[in-house]
Amino acid sequence: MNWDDLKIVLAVSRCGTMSAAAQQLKVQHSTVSRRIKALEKQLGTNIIRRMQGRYELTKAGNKLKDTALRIESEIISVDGTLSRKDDPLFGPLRVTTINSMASTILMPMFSAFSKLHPQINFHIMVSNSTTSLANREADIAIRLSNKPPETVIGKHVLTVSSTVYGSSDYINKYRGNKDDLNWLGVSCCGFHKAWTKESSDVHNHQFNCDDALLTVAALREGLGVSYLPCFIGDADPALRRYCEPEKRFDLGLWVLMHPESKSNIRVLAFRDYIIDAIKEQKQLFVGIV
Amino acid sequence: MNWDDLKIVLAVSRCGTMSAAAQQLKVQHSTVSRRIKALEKQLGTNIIRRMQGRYELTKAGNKLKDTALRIESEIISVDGTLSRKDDPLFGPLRVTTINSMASTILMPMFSAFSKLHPQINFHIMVSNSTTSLANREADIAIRLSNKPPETVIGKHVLTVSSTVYGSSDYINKYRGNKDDLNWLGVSCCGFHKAWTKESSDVHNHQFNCDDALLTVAALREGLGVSYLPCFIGDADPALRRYCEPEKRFDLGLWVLMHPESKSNIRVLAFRDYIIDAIKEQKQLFVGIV
DNA sequence: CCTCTTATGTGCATATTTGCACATTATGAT
DNA sequence: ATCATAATGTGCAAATATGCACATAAGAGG
Repeated sequence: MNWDDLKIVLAVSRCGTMSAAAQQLKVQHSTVSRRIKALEKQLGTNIIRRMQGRYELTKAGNKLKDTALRIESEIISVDGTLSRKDDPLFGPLRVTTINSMASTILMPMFSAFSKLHPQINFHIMVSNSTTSLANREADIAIRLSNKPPETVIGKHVLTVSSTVYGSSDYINKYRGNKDDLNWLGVSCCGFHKAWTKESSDVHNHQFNCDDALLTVAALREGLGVSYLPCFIGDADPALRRYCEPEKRFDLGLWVLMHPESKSNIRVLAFRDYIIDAIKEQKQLFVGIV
Repeated sequence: MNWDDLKIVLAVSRCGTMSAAAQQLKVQHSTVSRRIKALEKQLGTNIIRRMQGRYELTKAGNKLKDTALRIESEIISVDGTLSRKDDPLFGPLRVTTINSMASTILMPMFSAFSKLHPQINFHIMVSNSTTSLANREADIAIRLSNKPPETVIGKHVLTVSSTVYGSSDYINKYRGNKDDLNWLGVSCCGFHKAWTKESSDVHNHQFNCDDALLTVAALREGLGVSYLPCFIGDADPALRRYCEPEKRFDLGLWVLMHPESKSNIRVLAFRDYIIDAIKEQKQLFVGIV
């Protein structure tokens, strides 16, 4: 048996569909489908079965999943104990953050760091969840939050303002009609989600986005309003503020790392670098207040 | 990390060379070399280092090996608990036995069974150890023994005679000079090893073989004498008996299987088949007594 | 029941891995 | 030191795995 096939079983188990599992594993859904089929044939037993549009594991599949969980735990554990090459700035470095920061303000900083250290294999992963750190899928997480997890080492770098944005036309049209505003549904950030819930009467949004860049695009289309950090909203000439920022809508920009990484020279080097770089470009983040 | 890479690490650890590891894994040595190199690059640390012509593991490599051992154990365990498809004669069947039987008398029987059941993936593994069963690397073991392990289900099929053999020339030269006989060292079978120890004054043999076919080849070269089962010794026209078989040199031919396999239709089917086939060809095994 | 969205299956092209053959290096025996 | 053998490294071809695009199937909502 190819031991790596158990990763596939585990992913399908966790995600419930092959498409979602494929996404998590960063492969095509067809690859997942074929790998599962091949494994079933090799083992001579079924692993998954379809129940109401989702896959659940058979008895054999569950046994394999349990085995895969223990193996995954072993891999995570040993991976954490390996000390890399004597050259501290050699090997992989995985950073996770939200797309709206990664693909805009942060990318020039990432690029500069990568050019400084060509022997570091730099990985940027779009995620809004700190489970990436806990699962050791990432070395550093850059997050907007007011309540960073206590299980990681966090550095509060600066404070970011947020307020409500819409397209210029939309804001002009609805400026006086607060009750008629159409709120976009968001799930990109717990705080934005909660503030949206406070501000909006409806709980079932007609238009939903799970990523800030999607939200920006939707706002530009005049589909409604939504909370955005000012450094994102102000940067887009097609968007306007619906109201001015309030202190209670501030968010902290945190650089997080797993405690076990504190002896990892490469991770520390990047952490120090990115904190300094963000501070130097502070004006890009805090917006006009 | 590709979890299957740990198989490579484990194999290199066990075998000491990439060539030997490749043999065990049934791949090319170049594949092993590349996989190790790629893994070292991916992890950013060395896994193996060369010491006097053999590979030993680095600290990181040992950690990976230990992890791989635990994973292997998990895989073996779960594999043993999976119940295969309803089609009982479908899937893999792994048989282990000594080379001298497998490549001669037993092969026609194996071949006939395989042709009867083309959908069974038949695997013959040369081994003289019942740990193959315990580790679930094999479903059936065919052994020469007078003390089969109690942890497996064994069927004594017939009794095989053994005695001392040498080349015709060697036997002629040393017939009267028992004290001058040169005994080959053997480790292929515990009984042969023990009997050799009894019969020979020396404990450090100048020429040693760990496989009966090697022993046969060495005897043909006139290198000395050794215990062999009669069905092997008598089958080679270049060899002669040094003395006649004695009952205390009889060995039982056992067909063994793991208790957990007794509900495995495929294993049972083969077990019944091979027992009958051996009985039908009894004369090939017992030799002239 | 219909429509739209999401998920899966499959043929073919592409990418990656492995096998093979050969060159190079290392080791052991003389 | 030399020679033979075994092990490793590498270029290229072959085999295999995966991606991609599209067709089909399934599920959810109206």
